[in-house]
Amino acid sequence: MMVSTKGRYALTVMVDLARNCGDGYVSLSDIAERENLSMKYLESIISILNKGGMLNSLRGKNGGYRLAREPRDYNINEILLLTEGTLAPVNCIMQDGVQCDKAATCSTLPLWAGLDKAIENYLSAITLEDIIEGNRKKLLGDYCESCGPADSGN
Amino acid sequence: MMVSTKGRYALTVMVDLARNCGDGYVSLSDIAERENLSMKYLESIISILNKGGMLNSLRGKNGGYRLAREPRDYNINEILLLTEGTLAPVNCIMQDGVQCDKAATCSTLPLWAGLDKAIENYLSAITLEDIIEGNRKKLLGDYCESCGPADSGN
DNA sequence: GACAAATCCTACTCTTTTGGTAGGAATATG
DNA sequence: CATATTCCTACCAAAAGAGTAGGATTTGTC
Repeated sequence: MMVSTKGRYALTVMVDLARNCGDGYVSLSDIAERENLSMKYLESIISILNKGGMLNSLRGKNGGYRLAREPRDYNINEILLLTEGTLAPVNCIMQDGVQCDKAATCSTLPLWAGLDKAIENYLSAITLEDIIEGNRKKLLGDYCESCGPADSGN
Repeated sequence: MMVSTKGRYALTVMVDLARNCGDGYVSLSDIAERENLSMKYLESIISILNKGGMLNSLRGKNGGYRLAREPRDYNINEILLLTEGTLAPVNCIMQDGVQCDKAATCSTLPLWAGLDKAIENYLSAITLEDIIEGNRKKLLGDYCESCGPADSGN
């Protein structure tokens, strides 16, 4: 599994906030209840998002969190990168440019590099807005069977 | 990390066999030495490949393994799928069609499904032959900076 | 000023996965 | 029959994953 619950729940939280933006600050307990997830666990996850500048927070009564930008201005790659640390499919792809000592002669490395790029490419093209709007064409691309002209709306 | 050493080493073994095909059976100790990997560990990995019908094997002296098909007839997706069990980026994407009970209303599921497809799509299009030939255009696609006309050969 | 509701922070823990190792049985060749 | 090989089962230590626990701090309201 490339993405753990940490990244998955982080995205869930971001989507939840995107849906409820404009209503001031949203408390974590509300999110946890709506999404049916452990509030204590979400706490540690939302803290990463907050420190990473994805959110604004307010302590105390009526406090909570809200998105720092518009939903369309977040791409999924940055959200997952922040929470997961890396999305590299194998650990011989380093995010900071450091390389395995066999890299120069490794014949499988280009495959992993290509896979890494394919993943990044996909995730970078999707925004939070695409998700809340259920933009199936963009999310599922050519693979989406129900994206034809007969489909309703999106 | 989506792909563990198991899948990575499996691919390394397959590439090694592809490079040395035609020379009869190749012993595991030869592969382990060439690739500088633990023979004992490779044993457990090559056993998966063998049982999955990817290889032919011969016991006893002068025995070993060889590819069951031509390098061009293996795609990377099937090799990794066999050794890793699944390549799904999150565990809410089930390979056997079983779904999470929230699937119908989950707004993030299409993203994970799309990512899963993007990965499968990439890996299915690459063959063992592409790797041994170092087909950078196919492996790295549009992201390959050295694939331009100025590049040598491929 | 007390209280309640919220974020913030540190530490702990249980389970599963990963990445192997060890030892020997079965089999084919010379 | 000796040797080189695959095959098979079991074991193990370290790391990662998935949370829990408990409390300190801050802020709005009565």
